[in-house]
Amino acid sequence: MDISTRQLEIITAAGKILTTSGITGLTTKNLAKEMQFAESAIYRHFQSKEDIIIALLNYLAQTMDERLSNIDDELNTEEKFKELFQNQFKFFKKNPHFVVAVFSDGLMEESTRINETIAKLMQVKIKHIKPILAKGQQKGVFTDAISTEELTHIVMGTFRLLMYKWRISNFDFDIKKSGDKTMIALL
Amino acid sequence: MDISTRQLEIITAAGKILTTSGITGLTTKNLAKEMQFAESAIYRHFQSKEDIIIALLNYLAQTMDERLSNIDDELNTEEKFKELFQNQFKFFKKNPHFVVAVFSDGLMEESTRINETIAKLMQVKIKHIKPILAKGQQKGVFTDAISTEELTHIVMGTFRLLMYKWRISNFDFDIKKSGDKTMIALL
DNA sequence: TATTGCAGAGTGAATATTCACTAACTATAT
DNA sequence: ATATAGTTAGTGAATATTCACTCTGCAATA
Repeated sequence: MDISTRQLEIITAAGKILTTSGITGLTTKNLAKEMQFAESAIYRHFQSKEDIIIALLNYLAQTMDERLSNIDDELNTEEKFKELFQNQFKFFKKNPHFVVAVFSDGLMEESTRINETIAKLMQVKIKHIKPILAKGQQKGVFTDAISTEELTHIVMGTFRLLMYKWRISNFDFDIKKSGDKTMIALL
Repeated sequence: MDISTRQLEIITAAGKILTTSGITGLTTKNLAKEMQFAESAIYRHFQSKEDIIIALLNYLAQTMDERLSNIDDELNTEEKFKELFQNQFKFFKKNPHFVVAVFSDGLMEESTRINETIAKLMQVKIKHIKPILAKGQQKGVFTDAISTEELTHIVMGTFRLLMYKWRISNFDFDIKKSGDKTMIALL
């Protein structure tokens, strides 16, 4: 499951291409150009293009899991909620090429392996968000007029759309600032 | 801006392919197979593949605008809100091939024309939703603790994610029922 | 009425280009 | 000397698009 420096560089380049030109832009040729070496060199580091996409998604799932697991357990619900999203925004601000993680729908292909990996990534996100919201509902921070599922749905939908807008605006606004504002609105 | 019967058939077929196999599945070959005629016949009706995608998005923007403009102006805010979304759900239930409209993120190509058309489609949606929410805030149906922009954002994000889930579940649940539930949760 | 001609909508084959991927060679660093 | 990481120069398959041609129905005309 571990990844070499060069492999990380390649999946970063792949993420960059994906966020700017979508799945149709992610060709071995473009990838090689981005890496500034020949197409064939890619295959020194990965067996296939599919493997690159899967490595990209796995890397995102792994780092996200690590990052979100590090949130201080002592914090109260509201603080945790803020911390979780600020953490995400900070990460994406620093690594805009990986915005693809949020809207990885575009990758939807016939490849079963890719779809499974996307599902796993989704699960990691839910794993971290849902318990926080559930506790928040218990403590009265959020309405319990609706189920935790509905609430998770609303929160994630809002987050995704924000990221989408950020991307189509060419990362033109400050995602951390905007994100904070949206999160406070949600609260 | 008007479209022939055959052109409508073709963009419907394109939508069908897009929702089932994504942008990579949308090839002239697949399109021809879906239409049950030769690849070359496509070019009797459109100048290029790009033109087909743009026609598809334009058609959606146009019909959506018409549909949503027809909402009875006499209704109160809450009813209008419900009516607007039920209208959308009904349309997509009837024409699932066009779900692509909602999550058109996947289309992100290098093509400036396509990106512009997507932006236009987005604007049409906002044009209809925002005034309803603004009035709702005035009348106390929604919180005015947050700006109308934020509220619009949350509502649209929630809606989009629902559509996305519907699609990846292979249109397995009743979008009208689920949509109604989500809407009431939002209210 | 029969003939002509023409436009719309199709065909299969051919085009150039792009795709993912491979084989064989080469420089360099340990 | 050998492993590593790059190169150049290919491969066959798929892609979007164009080609010359055909069929069909209809309207003008002789």
